[in-house]
Amino acid sequence: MTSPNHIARTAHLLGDPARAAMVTALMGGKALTAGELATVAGISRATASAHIKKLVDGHMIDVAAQGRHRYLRLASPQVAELVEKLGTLCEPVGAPKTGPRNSALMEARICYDHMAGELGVGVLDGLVSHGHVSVREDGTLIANADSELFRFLEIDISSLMKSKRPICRRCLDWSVRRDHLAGALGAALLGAFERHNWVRRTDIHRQLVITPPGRIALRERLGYGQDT
Amino acid sequence: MTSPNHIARTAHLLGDPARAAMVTALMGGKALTAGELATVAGISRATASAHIKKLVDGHMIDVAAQGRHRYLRLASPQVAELVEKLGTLCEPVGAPKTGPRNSALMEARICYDHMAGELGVGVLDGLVSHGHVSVREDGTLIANADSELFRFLEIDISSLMKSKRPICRRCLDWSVRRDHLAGALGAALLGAFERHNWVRRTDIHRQLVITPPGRIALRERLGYGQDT
DNA sequence: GCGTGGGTTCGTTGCGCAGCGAACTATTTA
DNA sequence: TAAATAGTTCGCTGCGCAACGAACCCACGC
Repeated sequence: MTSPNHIARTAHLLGDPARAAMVTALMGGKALTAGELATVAGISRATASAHIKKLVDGHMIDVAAQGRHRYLRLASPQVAELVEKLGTLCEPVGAPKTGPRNSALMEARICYDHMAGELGVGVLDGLVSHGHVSVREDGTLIANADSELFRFLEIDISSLMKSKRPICRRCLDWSVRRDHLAGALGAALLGAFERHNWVRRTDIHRQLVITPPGRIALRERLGYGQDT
Repeated sequence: MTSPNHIARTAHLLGDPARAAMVTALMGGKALTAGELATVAGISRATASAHIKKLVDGHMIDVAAQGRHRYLRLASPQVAELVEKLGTLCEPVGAPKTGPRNSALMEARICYDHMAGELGVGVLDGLVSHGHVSVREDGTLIANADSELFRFLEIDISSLMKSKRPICRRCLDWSVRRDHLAGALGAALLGAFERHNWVRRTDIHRQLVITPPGRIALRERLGYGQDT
């Protein structure tokens, strides 16, 4: 009577294609309007309204009414983690090529508040190989507070430590099937990359584009995009 | 077309009360027969068979045919993690008392291959306060390889390091809403506790009982059960 | 050989719920 | 004030699918 029912209820919320599409769209981190969610899910506004109500009641997303718009966003990073984890548990059969066919999403996308896709794992690789982040024997990650790169990006590790959120978290990427960097540092990096115009969000979807100056900076500072 | 549909499909599998009950039962780590799963879910064997087929096709559980029995178990630790994460995202409303009403499950239960519930968080607390595990500033956990307790329990940290699995992982407990210890060390501890007859699994469900000698040992060595 | 008990397959029933259009409210623009 | 746009509520339709009983298949015991 206790947990199985709750698990089923939560999973049921994400078990509908329309609702899953909405939540996936919100993984981009931006707040979207009800109408945009309807478009993304490919359903009428009436149907979308019903789905949104369920998601809100289930505490998967939050509402912020503003004028005649209602802005929806994911309720918490935990929801984003759950969705990401759901994405990694798919299609081990009948799909020899791991990952989605959409190559733009594969190269760089947003995972709620940090970078994912090839860019995400490439950045983590670069951080490690350039000594900005070190790896313990058991796989946990440690940020180097003295790193020149973090100083350049105006990321202060010691102030990040004040938050309850872990600095470095591994997050298994559903497209590349390797880890990228999540946690407080992951979020800070995305913000810094945007501030320096290295990457830019696209309109609605989770897609992220690397700007030309960003491509240069990433190659010089992290060795991203060297091979191939 | 790519990920939202897969997410929905995976979530849909766990979105049915009967299937959720089955998977929850399998979180105990033991392999169960199809009939047992039917009983646990409270449905007929015919219906259970259909559900099992779907779970197997969806790679959530694995089959091992043995004689006239079919033993089912969770397909991977990733599935267990997913289920546990689903359990933490529930009922923040209308339920002032966090956690399930089933107090036996609250005290000690199995989370796939490690301990959870009050015992789980208590053990982690004890390990930390007695210096067997230390906590970094960013919250990550580090096992002390020289710990006398691990030697007594015949747990060799350095051999655990050879596996790809992280030694120490935090796992948010859905009943107590605090972290307990997962990862390779969490699994090793459960095994050791069973070998020393400190805890014992019950028949089918995830429930775990602490034996009288176990209660004494846990108090002496980890200070578990002191307060109250 | 025959019974027994575990599991699956088949056909059927019935409820849940996603989907839509139309009508209605509320906010912004003209 | 009227027109337009965002969103919700209300009936209604129809499909999907969970559930069951009955029949059947297989493995074991005698």
